[in-house]
Amino acid sequence: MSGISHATVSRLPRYLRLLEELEGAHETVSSDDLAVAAGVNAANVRRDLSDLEFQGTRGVGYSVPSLGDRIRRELGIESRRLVAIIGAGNLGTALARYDGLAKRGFDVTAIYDTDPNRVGQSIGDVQIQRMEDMPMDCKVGCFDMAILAVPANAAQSVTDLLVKEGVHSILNFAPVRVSVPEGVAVRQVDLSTELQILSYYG
Amino acid sequence: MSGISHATVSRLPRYLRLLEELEGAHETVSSDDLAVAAGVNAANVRRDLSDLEFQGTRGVGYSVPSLGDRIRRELGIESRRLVAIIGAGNLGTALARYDGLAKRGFDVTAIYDTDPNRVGQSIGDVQIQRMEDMPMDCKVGCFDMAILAVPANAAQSVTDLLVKEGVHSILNFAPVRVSVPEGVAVRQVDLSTELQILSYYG
DNA sequence: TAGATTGTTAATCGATTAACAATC
DNA sequence: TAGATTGTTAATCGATTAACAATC
Repeated sequence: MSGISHATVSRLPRYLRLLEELEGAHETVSSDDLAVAAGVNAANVRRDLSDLEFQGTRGVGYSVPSLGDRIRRELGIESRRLVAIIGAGNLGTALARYDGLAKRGFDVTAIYDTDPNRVGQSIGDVQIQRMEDMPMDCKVGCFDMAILAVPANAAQSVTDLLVKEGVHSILNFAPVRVSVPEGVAVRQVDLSTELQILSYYG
Repeated sequence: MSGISHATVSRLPRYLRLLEELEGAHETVSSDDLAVAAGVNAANVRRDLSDLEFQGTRGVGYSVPSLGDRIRRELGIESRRLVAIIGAGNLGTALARYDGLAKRGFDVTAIYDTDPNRVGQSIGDVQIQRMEDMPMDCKVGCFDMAILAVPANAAQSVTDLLVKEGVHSILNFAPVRVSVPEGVAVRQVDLSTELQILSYYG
């Protein structure tokens, strides 16, 4: 449908990373530079950008700021995105403290936990809230993406709740596949799976 | 060379997850069940297992324990794997506390940090050690895989050190691509990249 | 013009899948 | 035997890449 393949989408952040490094310092960048940075073939880069209908200049390269804008627009991150973290355990706390998120345009605007002892405490400048407050916050536009850092057994029910409130981008750190309706995107990051795959190649 | 594709390797952990749930309860499993659990096509499952030269029984299915063994063997996780965590900041600590690792055969045997205040403290039953102790620990076989939870600017130098000491499986949580010699496997998990991709689909 | 680099074609490669004979 | 399910073929689909004309 949208005509841009998943393989291409997954490379866009890697291009963007180089572009953001270059911004201010270089006017243009070549497909070759992008290829090296992203660890792919230069023809692949040109094909990707051509899929975005983004044009470069022969003999010169691609405009760094324009390409950055184009990719950010494609990814839907022209403006800052508001993210909630669900679960303020070890992992949720670690993720909330990670400043690399803000640097790349993602603001953690809310953190929720079910533990009454944890509620009210602050991580950085965000206060941990009761899970019950989540639906209302979401409705008021406090966030529209969520990072799941809850135990496996809570993952599906929390997901259902998030989806119900209109969140349609979920990054799931719980070690279970959650199911979501059409139109909602989930990506799962699973430590053991990563290590198992690594084990094969290492 | 080894004849089993990356696409196949990346599905093996998903099959294994179902198999481990089923172990004890069911003797056999069908390609269809595996397919549903892994979110792939049943023909794809059969092709994968056939690539492993693992045979099922027509009309019956695949032996749950044998297939589990076969996949564990292929992934190199028949016996427990020993893992070091480098960096005892928020993320390193969260990962060290995560009990899902031990459950899936990965033992965190060492944690290192450069912060003298952190050294000597314990996470679970593992004491944080000085970075300088890492090479010797590695040589003695204390671990042979590593999880990098250090700042971006330290990632490459720590990687070089790990590689030098013989580690050839590295899971990198630092938001930079590290380069390694042939034969060393690295996988990178990057939060912003995940969110950017999610943003596209969500 | 000469050198650089894009944009695109066509070839190649690899992975997925429908379909069905084999066989438990 | 009848029903279930594998193993494999052949078709399809999709992604990568070498190569080069176009053009700055």
